[in-house]
Amino acid sequence: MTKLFALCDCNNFFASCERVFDPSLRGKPVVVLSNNDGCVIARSNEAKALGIGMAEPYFKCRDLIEHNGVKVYSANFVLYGDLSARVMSTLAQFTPEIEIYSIDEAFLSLDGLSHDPLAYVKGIREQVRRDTGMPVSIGVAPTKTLAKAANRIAKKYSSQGVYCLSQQQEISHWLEKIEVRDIWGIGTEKAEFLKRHGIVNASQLAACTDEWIKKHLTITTLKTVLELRGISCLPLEDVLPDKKSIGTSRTFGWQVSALEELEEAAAAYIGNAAEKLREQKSVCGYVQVFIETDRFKEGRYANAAGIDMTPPTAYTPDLIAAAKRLVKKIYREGYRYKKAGVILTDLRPDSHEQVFLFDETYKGTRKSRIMEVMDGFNRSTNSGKIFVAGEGVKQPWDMKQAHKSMRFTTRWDELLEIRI
DNA sequence: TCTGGGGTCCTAGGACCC
DNA sequence: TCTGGGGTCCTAGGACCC
Repeated sequence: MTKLFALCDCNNFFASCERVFDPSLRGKPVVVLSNNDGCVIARSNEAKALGIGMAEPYFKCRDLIEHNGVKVYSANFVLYGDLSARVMSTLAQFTPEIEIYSIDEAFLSLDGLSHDPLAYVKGIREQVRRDTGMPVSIGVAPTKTLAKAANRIAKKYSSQGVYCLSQQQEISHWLEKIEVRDIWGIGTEKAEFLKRHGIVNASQLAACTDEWIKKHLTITTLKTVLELRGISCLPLEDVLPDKKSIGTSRTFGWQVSALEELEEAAAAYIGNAAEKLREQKSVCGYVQVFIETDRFKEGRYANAAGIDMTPPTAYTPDLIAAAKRLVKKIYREGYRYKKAGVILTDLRPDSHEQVFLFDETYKGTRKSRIMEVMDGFNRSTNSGKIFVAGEGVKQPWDMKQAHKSMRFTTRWDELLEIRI
């Protein structure tokens, strides 16, 4: 049986999220900024048409934005995460074989579909729109890589927002039009390399021999090539694997020089990362911390350090203590730091821990029960009100977010108000 | 003045062992 | 003076994705 994948992708996702809660934004240019109001990370079609680039620094396009009355939003990831979950649960009503690929994309398996796939995905698209207000595009093809391509075609050329790429002749026709750089899995470096060898479109890449690809590129690229030829190599991954690392990092709203403030930031990031760690029922065996000064300025200082956690743990205070020691180790006086982060790695399930001879383990201990109470309270009240004191209360280093919308769907005190 | 964050996978090279 | 070679594991760094 031939395989069939659908890729459903939300159009301009973060910008569309803002629009769901403010219909007056329809037809108007909208952009969403990254944390710290640094770069543009989402643009409505109208904003794209004005020439505002993806990932363009805000300060560079500010004049253009103000001159054209573009609505600007600071990133509101709580809101976007909640809307994403609603979109995904609507999609899941159509098939259990769904892979949530990113916050705004999901692959669906259409294997064994008896009727016209195009009509089917049109129905999905309408249902998502009805249930969530989110506009999506859907591409259908026999491999994930081709479904990605079909999705691009749907976005660019189809008034219906759906496209099915399944006939060989049609596939060949489109592959010639798709630039190598636009293929899923081919980045700038590989595209440049291929260009030097005269390969500029997907059709030419698909025609390369396996040997040549293996010799000059990677096994991953070979899979991409096979997928372009219609041979499915990337299966639908419908069970979400546990994360192998969990990190939290931020650019500061202001430059930070004091050791104490860096320690406090690291503690707060640990608090955030450790909560995710416990959510996937894991413990962490290695903690890393990094700090760096402004990467766009001269005299840059950046350093990182890590330490084993024995026994592996998910207890925030112990992880914070480790992180603070690491910050002290790499901190150098006289620099103005712009960014810091923590990464938890060597993750394993909290259930099969090895028994350490002299140390207490994590699960079932007083420490794990304290964390359960804290997480339970924070989850049920959705407040994050209980946290470890070392994370700081004022957080003077916290990021700038001058244009943030409300958390309409997750906070009672920020419900959407309608005045009649 | 102002330039994001969170992941995965692959590779190269060094350490180490036999 | 002569001074192996192969395998594995680990880490750092890069490429790529959204």
